[in-house]
Amino acid sequence: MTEKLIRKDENTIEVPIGYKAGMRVPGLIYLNAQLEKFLEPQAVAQVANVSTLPGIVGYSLAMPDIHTGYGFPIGGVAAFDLNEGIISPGGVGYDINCGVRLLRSNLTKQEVLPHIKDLVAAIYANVPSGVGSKGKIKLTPDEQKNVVLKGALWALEQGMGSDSDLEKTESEGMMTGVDETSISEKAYERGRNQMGTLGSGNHFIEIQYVSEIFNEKAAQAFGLFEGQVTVMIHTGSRGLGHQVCTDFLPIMERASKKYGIELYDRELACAPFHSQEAERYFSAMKGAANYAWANRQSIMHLVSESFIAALRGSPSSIGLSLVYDVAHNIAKEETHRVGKRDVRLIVHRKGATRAFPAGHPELPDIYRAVGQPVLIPGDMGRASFILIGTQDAMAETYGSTCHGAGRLLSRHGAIKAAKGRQIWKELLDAGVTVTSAGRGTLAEEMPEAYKNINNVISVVDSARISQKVAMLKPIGVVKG
DNA sequence: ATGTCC
Repeated sequence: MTEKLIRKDENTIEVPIGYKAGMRVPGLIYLNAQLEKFLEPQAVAQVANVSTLPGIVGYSLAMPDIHTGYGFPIGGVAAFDLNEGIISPGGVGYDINCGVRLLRSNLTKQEVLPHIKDLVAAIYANVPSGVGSKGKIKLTPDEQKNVVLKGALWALEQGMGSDSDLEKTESEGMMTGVDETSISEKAYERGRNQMGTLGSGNHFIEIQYVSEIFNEKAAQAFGLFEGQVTVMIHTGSRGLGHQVCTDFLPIMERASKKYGIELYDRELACAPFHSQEAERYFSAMKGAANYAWANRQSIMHLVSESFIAALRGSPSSIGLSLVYDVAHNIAKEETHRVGKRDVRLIVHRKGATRAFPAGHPELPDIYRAVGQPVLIPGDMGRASFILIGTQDAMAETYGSTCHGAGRLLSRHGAIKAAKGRQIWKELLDAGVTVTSAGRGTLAEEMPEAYKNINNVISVVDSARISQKVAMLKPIGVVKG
């Protein structure tokens, strides 16, 4: 089947119309020859399946960290016309507004290294981790409503953060238009004790340092310098978002039938964007997205307290502040140029990061001259990257780029490969102090379970759908 | 990703 793929240039492969039945537009996968070796036929089939959905515009896109997901591939980007098109929970994923937040500091790697053990322990103690972890923050029903309506602003109102954090958060940490009744009691129940918690799987808090700068002007705008300590927080909407997705899948399946949408895979369940079902899902999705922004804002506060305790420093000497916060599992209404017209689209990014260019009206004043910070985590052993969005991304990918390295081994395969080894010790020997809540998590998440992030970044940088600003290397990790 | 199967 994959022999029907057409290599367009060194960074892109086309999935032609006719690759599978029902395709309305071609697929386009950002991938070089090296990463093509790992391309799963099932993920390609999912790119093709997405292109069968009504109202899809341009291409069914996928980023170089593509792998098989639920219905839509992870690494997938698909934009639909608001009038002709659909919204699909499978195009967002279970972890609604899973995303990444990056903090800068005034500290150097040399200043932090002597305290790294204490620091990792303090963060682990302050931010509950693991499946079903419960936080110190308990939300009353009234507060829950404020969380899903206000997002990061809710956390600020609790004294967790400063006003300037909002402009450094995608969508200012709050999507508007949430009807709080669109979220089920069960979803609220699952979210009640999970504010300020990390979760499990690939979620983490990582202490890093800036190991290399590729773009001085952008690095300066982001407050970054070589040798500086940074903190990356990767988590999402926890049980609340998961339950929202679970709740709406059967509703969307019924809606697909009701509105006569032919599904080439039942996991593509969706509804016309202006239908009652779609409006209800979009509202709940936005509420879950707001929960995730409140969560990352709360965790940032807990991390700040951990630095103060472990380093016995003052807030101003430590100087932890927000660089930016991106969502990589979300659907958003955006304006894009299609042909010669500006049109409103519903852009699904599932394991893909928004990458808006310099000058874009949605960027905050402080970053408008350089472009949106794009935050791409790698794995625990290698590196993570900061990039900026570009005009080419606007023209080709609805302002989107990759979201991570992408798995190489299955979870099971990773556990098998780690048998008899001490992954924590291997990482410590490589200069990374790591603590994990789950026994298996460390094995599932070990560096060799992931593709080399450098290959993925090299594709998006050379295809110019985002441009490298800095590389970050880990020195301490808290895993779920 | 996820009270990793109500």
